[in-house]
Amino acid sequence: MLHTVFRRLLERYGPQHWWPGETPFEVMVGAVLTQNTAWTNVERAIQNLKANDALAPAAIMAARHEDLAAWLRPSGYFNVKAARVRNFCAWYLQRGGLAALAGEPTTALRNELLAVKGIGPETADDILLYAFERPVFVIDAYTRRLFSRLGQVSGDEPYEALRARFERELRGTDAERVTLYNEYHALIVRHAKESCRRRPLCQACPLADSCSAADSWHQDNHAGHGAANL
DNA sequence: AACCAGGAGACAT
DNA sequence: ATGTCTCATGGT
Repeated sequence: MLHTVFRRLLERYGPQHWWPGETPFEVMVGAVLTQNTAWTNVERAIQNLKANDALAPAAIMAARHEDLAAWLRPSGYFNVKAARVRNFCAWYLQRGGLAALAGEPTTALRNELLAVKGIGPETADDILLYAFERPVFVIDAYTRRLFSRLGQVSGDEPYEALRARFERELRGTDAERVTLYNEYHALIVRHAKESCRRRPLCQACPLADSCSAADSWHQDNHAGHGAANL
């Protein structure tokens, strides 16, 4: 079932080649800045960091809070995020940077990330998947909404419960899972932006293309008006 | 002009 | 364990 949805999304939208970011560190900072925030706003904040030669852990640690907050301003919650980005950089530098962390097992690395104040489960998994290339499935609001509307989940399960289910059902070698989870999450976000709220018709949903009697899970959920925005 | 956007922490219950 | 509040900008 999860494989089927993935195939349909990939068929419709094509590869998304995520994460939008040139370096692993840019990906990590972006993961924090995009918390409950539109990506277009995050881009401005990252441009501000670049323009001030501050898109580097040492530079962020050296900056005054007021300056950092001013650079992050377009991404919203700038006071909170200035502190969170700094917390992350402090950990990142103390742990010796990317090369040193690359040898750490995924579970240990995940626990360390979660111990940083301001990095919750989704941000940690964004970083693990898209910066460290670890086989971790990212659960976000879009994922909950989509699969809730497809009748696969209630939507209010704990984060870890959903992640466990996706990772259990989507198996393979580590390398295969990294590639699959990367593309899958990106496609879910793409689909949410593409089809939600703008196309009330179920025909516009790529997940409706193959609606058939065999897909009872899918047909049932396109029958009601509640399935309008997939 | 309300509502939303690729969450997380603090705090009360 | 599970709710509620706060943080804040920019686009629709």
